[in-house]
Amino acid sequence: MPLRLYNTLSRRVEPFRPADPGRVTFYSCGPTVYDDAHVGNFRSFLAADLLRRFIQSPMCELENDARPASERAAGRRVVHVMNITDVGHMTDDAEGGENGEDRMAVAGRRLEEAKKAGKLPPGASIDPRDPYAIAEFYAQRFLQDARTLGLGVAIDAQADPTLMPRPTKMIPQMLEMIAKLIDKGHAYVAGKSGQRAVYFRVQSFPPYGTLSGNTLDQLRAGAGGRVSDENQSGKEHPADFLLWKEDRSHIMKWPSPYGEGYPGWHIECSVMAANRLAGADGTIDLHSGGEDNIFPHHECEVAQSCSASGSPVFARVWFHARHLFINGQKMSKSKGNFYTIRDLLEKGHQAGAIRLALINTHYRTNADFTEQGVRDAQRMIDRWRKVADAAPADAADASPLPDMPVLRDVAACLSEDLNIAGSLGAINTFVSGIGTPTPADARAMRAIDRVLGVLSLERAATSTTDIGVFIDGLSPDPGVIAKLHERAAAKKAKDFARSDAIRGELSAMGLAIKDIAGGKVEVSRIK
RNA sequence: GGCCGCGUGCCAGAGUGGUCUAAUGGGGCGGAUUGCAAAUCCGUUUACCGUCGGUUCGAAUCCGACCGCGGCCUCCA
Repeated sequence: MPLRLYNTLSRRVEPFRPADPGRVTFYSCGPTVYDDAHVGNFRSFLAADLLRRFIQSPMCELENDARPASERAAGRRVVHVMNITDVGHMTDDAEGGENGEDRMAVAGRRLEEAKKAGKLPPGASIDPRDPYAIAEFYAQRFLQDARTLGLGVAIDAQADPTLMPRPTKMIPQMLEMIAKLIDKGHAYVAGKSGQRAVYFRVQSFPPYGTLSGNTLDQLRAGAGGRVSDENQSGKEHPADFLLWKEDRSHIMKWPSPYGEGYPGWHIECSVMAANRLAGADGTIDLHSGGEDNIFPHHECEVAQSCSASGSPVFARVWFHARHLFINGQKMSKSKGNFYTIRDLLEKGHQAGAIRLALINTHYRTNADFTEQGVRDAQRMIDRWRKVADAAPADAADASPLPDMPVLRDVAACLSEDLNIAGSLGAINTFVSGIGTPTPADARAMRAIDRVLGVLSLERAATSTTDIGVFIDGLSPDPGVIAKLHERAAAKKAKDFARSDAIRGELSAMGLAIKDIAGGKVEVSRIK
């Protein structure tokens, strides 16, 4: 059953037909690194990661894949690129990125306050006034979180950094594309020297609006009251958008033929996709992002990329994940109702469970994220792990997949626009039907996990003493160990009142205990 | 106003014309085990699928209307 995907561009679920079925090109809009990424950001990155892993898997069939079976059995190459936006851009992008304050400047102030309050994370010694340092600081934290959650592109980028490009390193290529757009009449310079701006001429690109379902008329109407006259005055059409802004006072600026300044928000992605991925015809197979990117960001990318390349197509398939809710509420920074990955790890949740909780709702529905959801996910993982661990991971994992119903079922579900819940049902039915797992069961489980990517993630550190097994990254505290010994003695003397009291004391400290084999006690965080 | 999506048990969430008195996970309940817990294992509980109408031999699944909820429409993944 070949893979079908919902394509925002056609608004339909349709067979996925890459230009080269043996090598799929995939661009994902990544984070802007002015703060730590939260679970909502990661939901969309992980949705893209699930898709990428499935396409890579030998379980995934493509309608136009004519490669010989032997080649298909080895899986498929996906060249996946995700940008890390290290240009700040404006807090007030409502007017096309010309007003407000640069996000990096805001982040710098926040860091400076944290520094004064002595709250800067350990090991961080950055200059809050240096926007490049701020961006790099958060970029590194993002990469760390991304790898913790098994984001394939972040793992691959360790060997090939070009897979995660930074706009600040691609300014010349952006200027090149801007010059090309001006040459072809798709862009123009407005304003007088000192405050020049280069705008994309939307009327030069008739399909503008196709992706988002907007029309220029509606946009013109929608612009009413929201766009100041000052910024509009230089534009030929209210929907024209910024490619370059001359601004010598900006905290990140580069020389250009249009004056010293900074690039527009949308040009970065067009350039990075063209540069690292696009074929000679200027097309890529897949492009992903959050639903909020559809308009204006991706609409503008299409306009720029197609106008520059001359191709009617930029990305064949547009893949957009919907937003995540937190405990039933829309996430917002002002409410503060969001978690970072670090928050969750700190609370004792494991990376695999966080990942599963974030991918286990279909990417096109507004999922609700709760800690209970993470706990649910953990229980599934624990059960799966028993199957996967039944045989050692070995070379046999690379041999062709066994023909097992569970693999067919999982593949069939994922092939239908990534029906993850259906796959989980198939996996759980499979797992609960197993008495003693065989090596073939284990291999199947691991093959599935190469797509889901949860079992392979590192578990929080475990440290063991003569009496305690400390999980969830807890370190063996002498006071706790003493209590465990005391409890063991009390139990031996059948002084259960005392042993229960000690459990109560530990519980008050936020620790849960559990008697396990060998007279040891497992100590975990109460979640 | 424009565009898009959703409404299934206590919760999450599959199922897209017949095998659906509807998968799976969680919760609850009962049991095994345990000094007690926790964990684990076994069993079990609960939905005529928003409302009304239509198409059909047959609909949760298709069509229409209505009610309710949500998303995007130049900050945000």
